[in-house]
Amino acid sequence: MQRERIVNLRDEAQVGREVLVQGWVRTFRNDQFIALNDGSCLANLQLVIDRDATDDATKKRITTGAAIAAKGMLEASQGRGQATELKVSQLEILGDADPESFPIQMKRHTMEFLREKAHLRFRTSTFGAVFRVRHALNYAVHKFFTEQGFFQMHTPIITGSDAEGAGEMFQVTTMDLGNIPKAEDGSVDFSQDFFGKTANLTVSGQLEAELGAMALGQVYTFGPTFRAENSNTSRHLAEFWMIEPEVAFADLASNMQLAEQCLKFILSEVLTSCDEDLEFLENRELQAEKQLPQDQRHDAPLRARLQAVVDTPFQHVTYTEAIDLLMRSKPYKKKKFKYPVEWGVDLQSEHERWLVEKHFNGPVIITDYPASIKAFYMRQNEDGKTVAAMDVLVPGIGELIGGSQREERLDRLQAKCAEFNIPEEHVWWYLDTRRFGSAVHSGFGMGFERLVMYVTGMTNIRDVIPFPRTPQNAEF
RNA sequence: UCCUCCAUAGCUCAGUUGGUUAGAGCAUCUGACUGUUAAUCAGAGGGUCCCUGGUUCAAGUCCAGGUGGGGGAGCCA
Repeated sequence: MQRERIVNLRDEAQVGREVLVQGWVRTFRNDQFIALNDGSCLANLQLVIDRDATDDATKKRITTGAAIAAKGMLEASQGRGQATELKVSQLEILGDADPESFPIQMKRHTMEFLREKAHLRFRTSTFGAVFRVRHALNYAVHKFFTEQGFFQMHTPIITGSDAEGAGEMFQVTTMDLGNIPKAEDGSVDFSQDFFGKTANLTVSGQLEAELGAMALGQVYTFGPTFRAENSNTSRHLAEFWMIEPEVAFADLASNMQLAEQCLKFILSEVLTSCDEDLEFLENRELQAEKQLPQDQRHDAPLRARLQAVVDTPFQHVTYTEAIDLLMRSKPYKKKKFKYPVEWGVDLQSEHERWLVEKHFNGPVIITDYPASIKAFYMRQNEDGKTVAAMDVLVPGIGELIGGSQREERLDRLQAKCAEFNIPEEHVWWYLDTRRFGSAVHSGFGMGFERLVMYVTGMTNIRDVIPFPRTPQNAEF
């Protein structure tokens, strides 16, 4: 008999069928009612066993966390709280879970505690919901780009390029660290290393994606990226997943349009496919926010906020206008900002938060940043001071998307390389795209975990990836 | 890396100006009950008070250092 998934057994139309289910016990009440979860959905299936016909030894083994198989007739539930229940005729304990030592109890746990039990936290409703939503988001990303005519490109994870400029890199080596080969001048002899040169884990697939876009027209990457920054915040990971579309013949305006369409598509997909999980996460957030002062709570529930993003056009503002708005803001006049506001300095978290949460109160795209605070590959604007860059900011997260129109003019790009101290021989292959059939092109990067945070309402990035990698922590 | 807060039972937390034998709820175990929905009721067991050192007649409590964690900031996605 084939195992059936609980998600398909909750409809009253299924009543009257003989089915087999397998899953993990959430609770066992009254010596009679087993709440069984098999991960297929948030809800449990209620199993009703015959109290008198089941021996005590078996009943003792029906503990929270135990894996069981149950066969029986699906019936309309007599109790409230579920439409169907399984009248069990055959019960098998597949794997015991010692109640004295199984750490996941049917009680509230803190996220911090569950983080230390990351291998078992999937068994909780919250993490089940988060990881089902994470999958749905992953699927929606591929669906969006596929429908838009993009090709996914697998950019290298180990890279020999050291000019990506997006942050500190993890070095990859097979050298014996206790006996590192040295050259005559005492420096490390990387010619004896696996690749015959230094190699690192990628911090971005963008430069390679540009090469693909300059032939396939529109490509996207969706893979792991690695940053060795010593960042200890609730929004940073050393290993995270990033989505990076790159489009030939597209300027900054169409790049912004793509970002907005992409985000709206993804959100509307999960709003329909993950409603039950999102409802649960919405209530979880409401519960958590009860302990916060009024001004730190969201002014609308989770799903309403996401729906509003889908329904409302994104706001646009240039960096220069944003600086102007900030200088005329209340917190600026009352000297509440810790960091200075003036043209040329990067916007700080407090500034972004005021703009996105107080002034615009919704997603906002900031464009045309000063060249000095942005990467070398961004296209110089006609004013000579700014570049064609854009950041999409969302409430609660800050920067969700960062992108730009790329510098397609060889001479300008070469000048930028000199300015940023990037030797041309390190990026010769990148410069070649500007030598042979160069064209206007644009792209952006979206941090996948930040997207998952935004959609699930989770406030710590460590709780939206199964096994977070952060400084001093690579458990599991 | 910086600022700040925290560390007491399996979990979440109380523990007064330093003073006998360190408490509660939940969980667990035992029993009762039996159509429950975080079931209910009665009882029981459960502690290296994070570590090291110091002050004191006396330290869970005060001091110093360390370790681990939360929140915020920087860097960024």
